[in-house]
Amino acid sequence: MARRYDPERRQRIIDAAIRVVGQKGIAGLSHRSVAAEADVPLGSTTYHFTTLDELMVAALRQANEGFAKVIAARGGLEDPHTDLAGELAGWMGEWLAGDRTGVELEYELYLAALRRPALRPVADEWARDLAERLSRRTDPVTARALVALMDGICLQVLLTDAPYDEAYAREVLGRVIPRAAEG
Amino acid sequence: MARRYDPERRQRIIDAAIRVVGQKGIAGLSHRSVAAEADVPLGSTTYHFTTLDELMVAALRQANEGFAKVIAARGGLEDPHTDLAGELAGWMGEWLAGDRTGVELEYELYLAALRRPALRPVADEWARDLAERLSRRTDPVTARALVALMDGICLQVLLTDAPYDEAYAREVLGRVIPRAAEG
DNA sequence: ATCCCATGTGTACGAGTGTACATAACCAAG
DNA sequence: CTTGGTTATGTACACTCGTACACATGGGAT
Repeated sequence: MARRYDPERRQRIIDAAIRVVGQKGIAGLSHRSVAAEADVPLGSTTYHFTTLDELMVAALRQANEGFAKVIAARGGLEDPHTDLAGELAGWMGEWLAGDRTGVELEYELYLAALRRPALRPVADEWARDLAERLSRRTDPVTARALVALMDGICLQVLLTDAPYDEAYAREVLGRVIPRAAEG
Repeated sequence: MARRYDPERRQRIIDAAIRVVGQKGIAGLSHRSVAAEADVPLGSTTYHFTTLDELMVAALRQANEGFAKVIAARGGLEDPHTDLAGELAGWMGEWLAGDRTGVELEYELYLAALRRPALRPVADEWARDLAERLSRRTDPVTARALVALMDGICLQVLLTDAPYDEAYAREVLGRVIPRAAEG
Protein backbone atom coordinates (compact mmCIF):
# COMPACT_ATOMS: atom_id res chain seq x y z
CA MET A 1 0.00 0.00 0.00
CA ALA A 2 3.08 2.19 -0.14
CA ARG A 3 2.38 3.79 3.16
CA ARG A 4 4.76 6.60 3.87
CA TYR A 5 5.94 7.54 7.31
CA ASP A 6 5.00 11.15 7.78
CA PRO A 7 5.09 12.46 11.33
CA GLU A 8 3.95 15.93 10.29
CA ARG A 9 1.00 14.65 8.38
CA ARG A 10 -1.47 16.31 10.70
CA GLN A 11 0.20 19.67 10.38
CA ARG A 12 0.32 19.44 6.60
CA ILE A 13 -3.39 18.72 6.53
CA ILE A 14 -4.09 21.86 8.54
CA ASP A 15 -1.93 23.91 6.19
CA ALA A 16 -3.78 22.47 3.23
CA ALA A 17 -7.13 23.25 4.84
CA ILE A 18 -6.10 26.88 5.24
CA ARG A 19 -5.11 27.08 1.60
CA VAL A 20 -8.39 25.50 0.54
CA VAL A 21 -10.46 27.97 2.56
CA GLY A 22 -8.38 30.81 1.20
CA GLN A 23 -9.01 29.76 -2.37
CA LYS A 24 -12.49 28.28 -2.36
CA GLY A 25 -13.99 29.44 0.90
CA ILE A 26 -15.49 27.35 3.65
CA ALA A 27 -18.12 26.14 1.22
CA GLY A 28 -15.35 24.42 -0.73
CA LEU A 29 -13.88 22.74 2.33
CA SER A 30 -14.33 18.98 2.36
CA HIS A 31 -12.32 16.00 3.44
CA ARG A 32 -11.62 15.29 -0.18
CA SER A 33 -10.60 18.78 -1.23
CA VAL A 34 -8.20 19.01 1.69
CA ALA A 35 -6.82 15.57 0.95
CA ALA A 36 -6.14 16.57 -2.64
CA GLU A 37 -4.50 19.84 -1.61
CA ALA A 38 -2.32 18.12 0.99
CA ASP A 39 -1.54 15.29 -1.40
CA VAL A 40 -2.69 12.63 1.04
CA PRO A 41 -5.38 9.97 0.62
CA LEU A 42 -8.92 10.60 1.76
CA GLY A 43 -8.66 8.23 4.67
CA SER A 44 -5.85 10.28 6.11
CA THR A 45 -7.93 13.42 6.54
CA THR A 46 -10.84 11.56 8.03
CA TYR A 47 -8.52 9.78 10.40
CA HIS A 48 -6.86 12.90 11.79
CA PHE A 49 -10.01 15.02 11.78
CA THR A 50 -13.18 13.01 12.15
CA THR A 51 -15.30 16.10 11.73
CA LEU A 52 -14.84 19.09 9.48
CA ASP A 53 -15.52 21.22 12.54
CA GLU A 54 -12.40 19.81 14.16
CA LEU A 55 -10.40 20.72 11.11
CA MET A 56 -11.79 24.25 11.07
CA VAL A 57 -10.99 24.70 14.73
CA ALA A 58 -7.40 23.71 14.10
CA ALA A 59 -7.21 25.96 11.05
CA LEU A 60 -8.67 28.99 12.82
CA ARG A 61 -6.40 28.52 15.80
CA GLN A 62 -3.35 28.30 13.59
CA ALA A 63 -4.42 31.33 11.56
CA ASN A 64 -4.86 33.29 14.78
CA GLU A 65 -1.42 32.33 16.00
CA GLY A 66 0.18 33.37 12.75
CA PHE A 67 -1.65 36.63 12.87
CA ALA A 68 -0.64 37.30 16.45
CA LYS A 69 2.97 36.89 15.43
CA VAL A 70 2.58 39.47 12.69
CA ILE A 71 1.15 41.93 15.17
CA ALA A 72 3.85 41.28 17.71
CA ALA A 73 6.56 41.60 15.10
CA ARG A 74 5.28 44.99 14.00
CA GLY A 75 5.99 46.40 17.45
CA GLY A 76 4.62 49.93 17.68
CA LEU A 77 1.79 48.74 19.83
CA GLU A 78 4.19 48.45 22.70
CA ASP A 79 5.82 51.84 22.36
CA PRO A 80 3.76 54.28 24.47
CA HIS A 81 5.04 57.26 22.49
CA THR A 82 3.31 56.38 19.24
CA ASP A 83 -0.17 57.55 18.36
CA LEU A 84 -2.28 54.50 19.08
CA ALA A 85 -5.16 55.37 16.75
CA GLY A 86 -2.76 56.14 13.93
CA GLU A 87 -0.84 52.97 14.59
CA LEU A 88 -3.97 50.83 14.39
CA ALA A 89 -5.29 52.63 11.33
CA GLY A 90 -1.99 52.19 9.54
CA TRP A 91 -1.86 48.59 10.49
CA MET A 92 -5.35 47.95 9.10
CA GLY A 93 -4.39 49.72 5.91
CA GLU A 94 -1.39 47.50 5.51
CA TRP A 95 -3.49 44.47 6.19
CA LEU A 96 -6.24 45.41 3.74
CA ALA A 97 -3.86 46.44 0.97
CA GLY A 98 -2.77 44.09 -1.76
CA ASP A 99 -3.87 40.51 -1.88
CA ARG A 100 -6.86 40.03 0.37
CA THR A 101 -6.86 36.26 0.34
CA GLY A 102 -5.39 36.14 3.82
CA VAL A 103 -7.79 38.72 5.23
CA GLU A 104 -10.81 37.01 3.78
CA LEU A 105 -9.59 33.68 5.04
CA GLU A 106 -9.16 35.02 8.56
CA TYR A 107 -12.55 36.66 8.64
CA GLU A 108 -14.37 33.80 7.04
CA LEU A 109 -13.15 31.36 9.66
CA TYR A 110 -13.74 33.90 12.41
CA LEU A 111 -17.30 34.67 11.26
CA ALA A 112 -18.09 31.00 10.82
CA ALA A 113 -18.34 30.87 14.60
CA LEU A 114 -21.75 32.51 14.19
CA ARG A 115 -23.24 29.19 13.17
CA ARG A 116 -20.68 26.72 14.48
CA PRO A 117 -20.49 26.60 18.26
CA ALA A 118 -17.30 24.57 18.05
CA LEU A 119 -15.50 27.62 16.70
CA ARG A 120 -16.75 30.03 19.33
CA PRO A 121 -14.13 29.32 21.99
CA VAL A 122 -11.39 29.96 19.43
CA ALA A 123 -13.02 33.17 18.23
CA ASP A 124 -13.40 34.25 21.84
CA GLU A 125 -9.78 33.47 22.52
CA TRP A 126 -8.72 35.61 19.60
CA ALA A 127 -10.82 38.60 20.60
CA ARG A 128 -9.56 38.37 24.17
CA ASP A 129 -5.94 38.13 23.10
CA LEU A 130 -6.12 41.18 20.89
CA ALA A 131 -8.00 43.18 23.52
CA GLU A 132 -5.44 42.23 26.14
CA ARG A 133 -2.64 43.29 23.85
CA LEU A 134 -4.30 46.67 23.43
CA SER A 135 -4.87 46.93 27.17
CA ARG A 136 -1.19 47.69 27.57
CA ARG A 137 -1.89 51.04 25.99
CA THR A 138 -5.36 51.78 27.36
CA ASP A 139 -7.98 50.54 29.77
CA PRO A 140 -9.82 47.26 29.09
CA VAL A 141 -13.10 48.92 28.13
CA THR A 142 -11.43 51.04 25.49
CA ALA A 143 -9.47 48.04 24.26
CA ARG A 144 -12.65 46.05 23.74
CA ALA A 145 -14.26 48.95 21.94
CA LEU A 146 -11.24 49.36 19.67
CA VAL A 147 -11.41 45.71 18.69
CA ALA A 148 -15.11 46.04 17.92
CA LEU A 149 -14.65 49.20 15.89
CA MET A 150 -11.76 47.72 13.93
CA ASP A 151 -13.82 44.65 13.15
CA GLY A 152 -16.68 46.83 12.01
CA ILE A 153 -14.50 49.01 9.79
CA CYS A 154 -12.80 46.02 8.20
CA LEU A 155 -16.11 44.34 7.54
CA GLN A 156 -17.56 47.39 5.87
CA VAL A 157 -14.56 47.49 3.57
CA LEU A 158 -14.70 43.80 2.83
CA LEU A 159 -18.46 43.44 2.49
CA THR A 160 -19.23 46.52 0.44
CA ASP A 161 -16.17 46.90 -1.78
CA ALA A 162 -15.70 50.36 -0.33
CA PRO A 163 -12.09 51.55 -0.38
CA TYR A 164 -10.29 51.73 2.94
CA ASP A 165 -10.04 55.29 4.22
CA GLU A 166 -7.14 55.45 6.63
CA ALA A 167 -7.71 59.03 7.73
CA TYR A 168 -11.30 58.22 8.60
CA ALA A 169 -10.26 55.13 10.53
CA ARG A 170 -7.68 57.07 12.50
CA GLU A 171 -10.17 59.79 13.28
CA VAL A 172 -12.91 57.56 14.68
CA LEU A 173 -10.51 55.21 16.46
CA GLY A 174 -9.09 58.29 18.13
CA ARG A 175 -12.52 59.29 19.36
CA VAL A 176 -12.88 56.01 21.21
CA ILE A 177 -9.62 56.55 23.09
CA PRO A 178 -10.05 58.79 26.14
CA ARG A 179 -7.82 61.87 26.00
CA ALA A 180 -6.22 61.15 29.36
CA ALA A 181 -5.08 57.75 28.23
CA GLU A 182 -3.59 58.82 24.93
CA GLY A 183 0.09 58.07 24.44
CA MET B 1 -50.14 17.29 -13.29
CA ALA B 2 -52.32 19.15 -10.83
CA ARG B 3 -50.69 22.46 -11.47
CA ARG B 4 -51.97 25.16 -9.21
CA TYR B 5 -52.23 28.77 -10.18
CA ASP B 6 -50.22 30.63 -7.60
CA PRO B 7 -49.33 34.22 -8.41
CA GLU B 8 -47.45 34.70 -5.14
CA ARG B 9 -45.35 31.63 -5.63
CA ARG B 10 -42.15 33.62 -5.94
CA GLN B 11 -42.77 35.49 -2.73
CA ARG B 12 -43.56 32.32 -0.85
CA ILE B 13 -40.31 30.80 -2.00
CA ILE B 14 -38.39 33.79 -0.64
CA ASP B 15 -40.18 33.48 2.69
CA ALA B 16 -39.34 29.81 2.81
CA ALA B 17 -35.69 30.53 2.03
CA ILE B 18 -35.52 32.94 4.96
CA ARG B 19 -36.97 30.32 7.27
CA VAL B 20 -34.52 27.71 6.04
CA VAL B 21 -31.52 29.97 6.58
CA GLY B 22 -32.84 30.85 10.01
CA GLN B 23 -33.14 27.22 10.98
CA LYS B 24 -30.29 25.48 9.19
CA GLY B 25 -28.04 28.29 8.10
CA ILE B 26 -26.80 29.09 4.64
CA ALA B 27 -25.07 25.72 4.54
CA GLY B 28 -28.51 24.11 4.67
CA LEU B 29 -29.91 26.22 1.89
CA SER B 30 -30.58 24.29 -1.29
CA HIS B 31 -33.19 24.31 -4.00
CA ARG B 32 -34.63 21.18 -2.48
CA SER B 33 -34.75 22.34 1.12
CA VAL B 34 -36.46 25.55 0.09
CA ALA B 35 -38.89 23.66 -2.12
CA ALA B 36 -39.82 21.40 0.79
CA GLU B 37 -40.23 24.33 3.17
CA ALA B 38 -42.36 26.27 0.69
CA ASP B 39 -44.33 23.15 -0.21
CA VAL B 40 -43.65 23.50 -3.92
CA PRO B 41 -41.98 21.08 -6.30
CA LEU B 42 -38.26 21.28 -6.96
CA GLY B 43 -38.73 22.58 -10.47
CA SER B 44 -40.56 25.59 -9.10
CA THR B 45 -37.60 26.88 -7.09
CA THR B 46 -35.16 26.35 -9.93
CA TYR B 47 -37.53 28.11 -12.28
CA HIS B 48 -37.94 31.25 -10.21
CA PHE B 49 -34.34 31.35 -9.01
CA THR B 50 -31.89 29.75 -11.39
CA THR B 51 -29.04 30.30 -8.97
CA LEU B 52 -28.93 30.04 -5.20
CA ASP B 53 -27.18 33.40 -5.25
CA GLU B 54 -30.28 34.95 -6.77
CA LEU B 55 -32.36 33.49 -4.01
CA MET B 56 -30.00 34.76 -1.34
CA VAL B 57 -30.04 38.23 -2.84
CA ALA B 58 -33.82 38.28 -2.71
CA ALA B 59 -33.80 36.94 0.85
CA LEU B 60 -31.24 39.43 2.11
CA ARG B 61 -33.03 42.31 0.47
CA GLN B 62 -36.32 41.30 2.02
CA ALA B 63 -34.74 40.81 5.43
CA ASN B 64 -33.21 44.27 5.19
CA GLU B 65 -36.53 45.83 4.31
CA GLY B 66 -38.25 44.16 7.22
CA PHE B 67 -35.52 45.30 9.51
CA ALA B 68 -35.70 48.87 8.26
CA LYS B 69 -39.38 48.90 9.08
CA VAL B 70 -38.67 47.82 12.65
CA ILE B 71 -36.19 50.64 13.05
CA ALA B 72 -38.50 53.20 11.57
CA ALA B 73 -41.40 52.02 13.73
CA ARG B 74 -39.34 52.43 16.87
CA GLY B 75 -39.02 56.14 16.23
CA GLY B 76 -36.61 57.64 18.74
CA LEU B 77 -33.95 57.99 16.10
CA GLU B 78 -35.85 60.92 14.68
CA ASP B 79 -36.41 62.80 17.92
CA PRO B 80 -33.39 65.08 18.42
CA HIS B 81 -34.03 65.30 22.16
CA THR B 82 -33.21 61.71 22.95
CA ASP B 83 -29.72 60.50 23.82
CA LEU B 84 -28.53 58.97 20.57
CA ALA B 85 -25.96 56.63 22.08
CA GLY B 86 -28.44 55.40 24.67
CA GLU B 87 -31.09 54.98 22.03
CA LEU B 88 -28.82 52.83 19.87
CA ALA B 89 -27.55 50.80 22.80
CA GLY B 90 -31.08 50.12 23.99
CA TRP B 91 -32.12 49.17 20.54
CA MET B 92 -29.27 46.67 20.19
CA GLY B 93 -30.17 45.20 23.56
CA GLU B 94 -33.72 44.70 22.45
CA TRP B 95 -32.56 43.14 19.25
CA LEU B 96 -30.08 40.78 20.92
CA ALA B 97 -32.45 39.71 23.67
CA GLY B 98 -34.63 36.65 23.44
CA ASP B 99 -34.69 34.46 20.37
CA ARG B 100 -31.66 35.17 18.25
CA THR B 101 -32.78 33.29 15.19
CA GLY B 102 -33.64 36.52 13.42
CA VAL B 103 -30.38 38.21 14.37
CA GLU B 104 -28.28 35.30 13.26
CA LEU B 105 -30.22 35.06 10.05
CA GLU B 106 -29.64 38.73 9.29
CA TYR B 107 -25.96 38.60 10.02
CA GLU B 108 -25.36 35.34 8.25
CA LEU B 109 -26.82 36.67 5.02
CA TYR B 110 -25.05 39.97 5.50
CA LEU B 111 -21.68 38.35 6.16
CA ALA B 112 -22.10 35.96 3.27
CA ALA B 113 -21.27 38.94 1.04
CA LEU B 114 -17.66 38.38 2.05
CA ARG B 115 -17.42 35.47 -0.36
CA ARG B 116 -20.34 36.11 -2.68
CA PRO B 117 -19.94 39.21 -4.81
CA ALA B 118 -23.59 38.99 -5.83
CA LEU B 119 -24.58 39.93 -2.29
CA ARG B 120 -22.26 42.88 -1.96
CA PRO B 121 -24.51 45.49 -3.56
CA VAL B 122 -27.29 44.51 -1.16
CA ALA B 123 -24.98 44.62 1.84
CA ASP B 124 -23.72 47.98 0.68
CA GLU B 125 -27.25 49.24 0.26
CA TRP B 126 -28.07 48.20 3.80
CA ALA B 127 -25.04 49.88 5.34
CA ARG B 128 -25.72 53.07 3.41
CA ASP B 129 -29.36 53.15 4.39
CA LEU B 130 -28.63 52.80 8.07
CA ALA B 131 -25.84 55.37 7.94
CA GLU B 132 -28.10 57.81 6.15
CA ARG B 133 -30.79 57.29 8.74
CA LEU B 134 -28.27 58.10 11.46
CA SER B 135 -27.06 61.13 9.52
CA ARG B 136 -30.20 62.93 10.52
CA ARG B 137 -28.79 63.08 14.02
CA THR B 138 -25.09 63.51 13.28
CA ASP B 139 -22.61 64.09 10.51
CA PRO B 140 -21.98 61.37 7.90
CA VAL B 141 -18.55 60.42 9.24
CA THR B 142 -19.93 59.80 12.71
CA ALA B 143 -22.86 57.90 11.25
CA ARG B 144 -20.58 55.54 9.39
CA ALA B 145 -18.49 55.01 12.48
CA LEU B 146 -21.57 54.27 14.56
CA VAL B 147 -22.67 51.61 12.09
CA ALA B 148 -19.21 50.04 12.15
CA LEU B 149 -19.04 50.05 15.94
CA MET B 150 -22.52 48.60 16.30
CA ASP B 151 -21.64 45.84 13.87
CA GLY B 152 -18.49 45.10 15.81
CA ILE B 153 -20.24 45.01 19.17
CA CYS B 154 -23.00 42.74 17.87
CA LEU B 155 -20.51 40.39 16.32
CA GLN B 156 -18.51 40.07 19.50
CA VAL B 157 -21.67 39.14 21.35
CA LEU B 158 -22.78 36.68 18.71
CA LEU B 159 -19.40 35.11 17.98
CA THR B 160 -18.10 34.70 21.49
CA ASP B 161 -21.22 33.99 23.49
CA ALA B 162 -20.39 37.01 25.63
CA PRO B 163 -23.43 38.62 27.24
CA TYR B 164 -24.51 41.99 25.86
CA ASP B 165 -23.47 44.85 28.11
CA GLU B 166 -25.74 47.79 27.38
CA ALA B 167 -23.95 50.26 29.61
CA TYR B 168 -20.69 49.50 27.89
CA ALA B 169 -22.28 49.87 24.46
CA ARG B 170 -23.78 53.22 25.40
CA GLU B 171 -20.49 54.45 26.78
CA VAL B 172 -18.37 53.68 23.74
CA LEU B 173 -21.03 54.71 21.23
CA GLY B 174 -21.16 58.01 23.07
CA ARG B 175 -17.43 58.47 22.65
CA VAL B 176 -17.77 58.28 18.89
CA ILE B 177 -20.36 61.07 18.82
CA PRO B 178 -18.78 64.53 18.89
CA ARG B 179 -19.97 66.63 21.82
CA ALA B 180 -21.09 69.50 19.62
CA ALA B 181 -23.38 67.25 17.64
CA GLU B 182 -25.01 65.54 20.58
CA GLY B 183 -28.76 65.88 20.78
C1' DA C 1 -62.16 30.94 -30.18
C1' DT C 2 -57.47 29.97 -30.65
C1' DC C 3 -52.84 30.60 -30.22
C1' DC C 4 -48.68 31.74 -27.59
C1' DC C 5 -45.75 32.01 -24.00
C1' DA C 6 -44.82 32.58 -19.22
C1' DT C 7 -45.52 29.51 -15.59
C1' DG C 8 -45.55 25.08 -13.40
C1' DT C 9 -44.15 19.96 -12.88
C1' DG C 10 -41.81 15.51 -12.72
C1' DT C 11 -37.80 12.88 -13.52
C1' DA C 12 -33.34 11.65 -14.48
C1' DC C 13 -28.15 12.14 -14.61
C1' DG C 14 -23.57 12.90 -13.05
C1' DA C 15 -20.82 14.84 -9.63
C1' DG C 16 -19.58 15.41 -4.96
C1' DT C 17 -20.21 14.43 -0.02
C1' DG C 18 -19.65 12.22 4.90
C1' DT C 19 -18.96 7.97 6.79
C1' DA C 20 -17.68 3.32 7.78
C1' DC C 21 -14.59 -0.31 7.68
C1' DA C 22 -11.36 -4.04 6.43
C1' DT C 23 -6.75 -4.15 5.69
C1' DA C 24 -1.80 -2.84 5.66
C1' DA C 25 2.38 -0.70 7.43
C1' DC C 26 5.07 0.87 10.98
C1' DC C 27 7.15 2.28 15.64
C1' DA C 28 7.89 1.05 20.26
C1' DA C 29 7.75 -1.73 24.16
C1' DG C 30 8.39 -6.35 26.11
C1' DC D 1 12.10 -11.29 17.76
C1' DT D 2 7.41 -10.88 18.76
C1' DT D 3 3.59 -8.50 20.02
C1' DG D 4 0.40 -4.56 20.25
C1' DG D 5 -1.59 -0.48 19.24
C1' DT D 6 -1.29 3.78 16.60
C1' DT D 7 -1.14 5.54 12.06
C1' DA D 8 -2.17 5.06 7.24
C1' DT D 9 -4.81 3.53 3.06
C1' DG D 10 -8.21 2.09 -0.37
C1' DT D 11 -12.83 1.20 -1.38
C1' DA D 12 -17.58 1.08 -1.10
C1' DC D 13 -22.34 2.79 0.35
C1' DA D 14 -26.01 5.80 0.81
C1' DC D 15 -27.17 10.31 0.32
C1' DT D 16 -27.76 15.20 -1.40
C1' DC D 17 -26.90 18.43 -4.70
C1' DG D 18 -27.25 21.50 -9.10
C1' DT D 19 -28.75 21.16 -13.51
C1' DA D 20 -31.13 20.03 -17.56
C1' DC D 21 -35.07 18.97 -20.06
C1' DA D 22 -39.41 17.27 -21.87
C1' DC D 23 -43.90 17.96 -20.97
C1' DA D 24 -48.40 19.99 -18.91
C1' DT D 25 -51.20 23.99 -18.06
C1' DG D 26 -53.76 28.04 -18.26
C1' DG D 27 -54.25 33.28 -18.74
C1' DG D 28 -54.29 36.89 -21.78
C1' DA D 29 -53.59 38.82 -26.28
C1' DT D 30 -55.42 38.62 -30.84
